[in-house]
Amino acid sequence: MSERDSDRSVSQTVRAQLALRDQILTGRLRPGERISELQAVETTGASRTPVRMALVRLEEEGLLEAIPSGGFMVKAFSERDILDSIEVRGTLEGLAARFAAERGASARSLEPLKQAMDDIDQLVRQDPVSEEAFSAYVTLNARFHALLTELSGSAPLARQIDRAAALPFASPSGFVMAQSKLPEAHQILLIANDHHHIVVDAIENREGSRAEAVMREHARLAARNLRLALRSRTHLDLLPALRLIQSPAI
Amino acid sequence: MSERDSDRSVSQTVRAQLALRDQILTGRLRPGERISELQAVETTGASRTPVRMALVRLEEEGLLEAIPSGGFMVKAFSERDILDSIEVRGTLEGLAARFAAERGASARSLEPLKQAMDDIDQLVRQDPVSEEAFSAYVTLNARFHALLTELSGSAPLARQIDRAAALPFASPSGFVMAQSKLPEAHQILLIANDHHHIVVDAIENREGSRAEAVMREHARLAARNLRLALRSRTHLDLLPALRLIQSPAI
DNA sequence: TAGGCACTTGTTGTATACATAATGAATTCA
DNA sequence: TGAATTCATTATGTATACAACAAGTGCCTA
Repeated sequence: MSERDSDRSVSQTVRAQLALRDQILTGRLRPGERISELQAVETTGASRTPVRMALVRLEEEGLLEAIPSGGFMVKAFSERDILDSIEVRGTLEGLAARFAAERGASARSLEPLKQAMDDIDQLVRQDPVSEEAFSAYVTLNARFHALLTELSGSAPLARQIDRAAALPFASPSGFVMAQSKLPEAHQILLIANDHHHIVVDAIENREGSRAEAVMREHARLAARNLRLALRSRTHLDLLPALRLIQSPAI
Repeated sequence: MSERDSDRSVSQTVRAQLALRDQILTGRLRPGERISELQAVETTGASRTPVRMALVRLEEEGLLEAIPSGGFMVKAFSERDILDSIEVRGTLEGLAARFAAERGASARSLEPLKQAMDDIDQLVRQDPVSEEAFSAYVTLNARFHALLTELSGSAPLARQIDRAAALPFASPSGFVMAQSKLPEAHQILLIANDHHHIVVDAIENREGSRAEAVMREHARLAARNLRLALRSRTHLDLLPALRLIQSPAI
């Protein structure tokens, strides 16, 4: 019925949700802008019912805000909001690291984590790092964090972390690339990699408090990276990136 | 159209959400049970569209789980899940206390918090405490925690706390009452009240780390209370209470 | 000319109809 | 008698029609 009816296996609701999230994160829908259901119907190809379901999901996800008189608008985040989100994520990931350490992650279950860590090792050793290396880092870093969350062995915690997910390197569109031009960003990656090593070491040695403290400090690197970005680009350009940073589960 | 069309100011979606949440929390819908949309239509009085919206919201809230083949079922929680949820909440509230301390909550903004604390003081001083006092404690304690969250001055954090809200004393139906028979429960309340005092003192003195540490320990009282309940009642009886503890934003 | 009122238009909230997929039962065959 | 297959029933996913409401516009009046 619509221009793109590829992948019939995915429900209309999910497709609408993905499409709308994409529009928000790329900045096509701007913060504070009201979302018209009919317009969303046109751009997503789904009908009003699945579009409304997607809107509800995106609201619960935190990307949209309900308007009292009805409908939804794109949520706007301040710089403080983003920094707080990073702190929250760090706190929760710290707890995940503690759980992994205290509940005795087995040597075998630690293997994938160490593998991701080693892969990151290879990347950051380049000097200067290539754009491709940065891009690969984004993927590997996400995997490292996802594995750590899994190692916590706690479904409720994992759920909260997904909700809080403020992935500083998750942007697919230029945010990280812009950073790659700054040598400071490379330094941050080196430090981040070092943190990874310490956390894994702490987990192996069952040092829960140490693992937690390092993970919390680790997240603050994202805040540093953000401030770096804010200094080097205009605020307006960054808005989509800010939402990317806040966006969960991308 | 239906038997109860009271309060027309509330939307059908919200009413369906409240009705379904009530059915889940009171145990009328049991964990693992599939929720039939048509049945929900009958019991809530709303039509399928608002019912479906409510189901989606409840899933995002964490009370329901999507079934791969379609539809939703009531989520089942293990004792470990509940304990982890309590730990997560404590961790986030610890961060809230830290924020309140470090960001300099004014003396004036602390007033409502201290008022709630003083009110709790009055209650726990009774010996033995009455059932009514316990009930009042539930309300006041919820207010104290809500005010503390507000004092953090962080919307993203407040959002996460609402999601994680595992209110050990939030049960309206018997959970706390059963505990009131145990003198141990009164002791826990006395300790909890002491924690409140320490947290407020730490915030006033700008001791962020101290405020955070005490709040985290404070949440563990809920875990103690839960274990107490698990020892004194059968597991089956407790299932609704367990879900109550997990349930957010009641 | 300015303000208010009424109307029109477009929006969202709700209900229902239709299509498709899953589940269960009954019947048939081995 | 047991198992498998087919058919019927019922569930959910989707689309659309209807109703109520809000907002914006234009006209009329003071």
